[in-house]
Amino acid sequence: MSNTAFPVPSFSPLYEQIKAMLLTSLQTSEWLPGEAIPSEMELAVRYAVSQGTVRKAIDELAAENLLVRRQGKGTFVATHQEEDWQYRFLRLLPDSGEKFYLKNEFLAFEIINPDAYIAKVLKLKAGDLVIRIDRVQTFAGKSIVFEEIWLPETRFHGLTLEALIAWPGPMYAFYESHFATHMVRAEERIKAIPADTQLAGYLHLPVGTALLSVERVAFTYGNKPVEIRHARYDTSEQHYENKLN
Amino acid sequence: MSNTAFPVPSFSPLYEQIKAMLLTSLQTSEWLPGEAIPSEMELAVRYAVSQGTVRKAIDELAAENLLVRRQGKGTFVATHQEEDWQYRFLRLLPDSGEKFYLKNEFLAFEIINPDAYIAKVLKLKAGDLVIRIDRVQTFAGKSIVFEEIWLPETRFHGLTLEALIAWPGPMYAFYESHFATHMVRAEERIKAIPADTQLAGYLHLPVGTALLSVERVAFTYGNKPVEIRHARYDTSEQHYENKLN
DNA sequence: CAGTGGTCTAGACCACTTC
DNA sequence: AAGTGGTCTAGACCACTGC
Repeated sequence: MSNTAFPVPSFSPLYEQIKAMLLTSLQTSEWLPGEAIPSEMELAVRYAVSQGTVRKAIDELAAENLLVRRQGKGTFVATHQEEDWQYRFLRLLPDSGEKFYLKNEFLAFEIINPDAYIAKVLKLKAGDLVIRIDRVQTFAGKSIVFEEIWLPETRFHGLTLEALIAWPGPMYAFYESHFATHMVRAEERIKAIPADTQLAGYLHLPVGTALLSVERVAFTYGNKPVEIRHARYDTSEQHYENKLN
Repeated sequence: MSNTAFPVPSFSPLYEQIKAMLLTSLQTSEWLPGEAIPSEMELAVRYAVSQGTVRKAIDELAAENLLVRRQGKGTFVATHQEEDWQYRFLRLLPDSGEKFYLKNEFLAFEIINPDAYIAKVLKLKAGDLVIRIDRVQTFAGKSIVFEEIWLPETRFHGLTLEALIAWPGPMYAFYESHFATHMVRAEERIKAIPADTQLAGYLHLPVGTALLSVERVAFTYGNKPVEIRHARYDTSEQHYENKLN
């Protein structure tokens, strides 16, 4: 039974199983973002393994940014509420340097039937609706970002434009506290495109101006896609920054 | 002596020190890319620590992609010669899917005085020269990439256009085998720009076409900047892909 | 001072590769 | 069978936080 054509993980270390169980607890909101999880010793007892094994499981989840370790205090569920996390998913920075605070202006909010692409990427069932939001983000009076957002209506049922406008922080913190949805990772496709008349209007630029198009799919626990975001950036005085490791 | 305004790392774990020593061995080419480093037990003896401590040091270097562990075989110095690594620093992919093989066409090769920006970023001394290379990359007969590259002449002394043309693989593998320079990480600044007449000519596109501008600084061991690369991509049928974690 | 995560050790055993 | 990395344990001690 050794030489199979598709060598399935014939062996699963203990810490992987622990990791899977911790992940389940996160998915089921047993511990909420920002809260502390039980101590390593408690978890070791609960799962009947040594502290070192729990440790390795937590180490990996921390490396994946799902948990945050704080020496002397405990291990916490990662949250977009934290200061440091505001910019984890925002790679747009002013050419000058320091980070900026973007102001929101919502242009549209509607519940619609998704097109085939959106339905497929969000893995919707036939008949499922989506919420679509359009917004412009400004900095120092200049319009820099135009963004379209699609959310599955089932998960974000009850979301209103008023609630969005009232929310002071980043959207991913909003999703977290209102819909128990914590964003874990995202994939982006970047292109350069010319501004059409609509984009030119929103960003106060000539038609044909080169813009950065960023299409993002964001995922929660368990690789569930829960947001599509299509942004266009004016990169005349800011840029998208990326680190390759 | 406890409350200093700038609390310097008052404590340095053993494995950090081991890690630093391993890094030094990499920098001084004691072990070359692709070669195996001594086994964990040997290193434990050499540094007079337990295997577990060596293990943690190696774990971190492996996480940073400086070393590669292979169960049953040993731990190896990372190399750009490997298949998998061809695309670690190339985020441009066809919209369709599968990876492509880009063909090189060199347009310029000269040794010049760097301008102030290049000299500053590469941390050159007054009088130091740079090698500048221009190239176009094509796929299926279409010109997709125009790229300018700057290299410090001291490190890449003796580099010739002929050697570049003769080299079949990726450039970072070339740097590695010819100049003992292994690229460890890079930072990129991405913008959308209109094609000027020169770019339009190289890429066979109308003047004003929106292009992706990618400015990269690449670093070797010890965060030494050793290459600047300014690429422009035609993203009409391909895109820059990024994963946010 | 108690509780948390962080380091370090020593030893046993497992899984994979090579000869 | 020998050698490598990978897992797991148990225990000691250190560093940091908060009461």
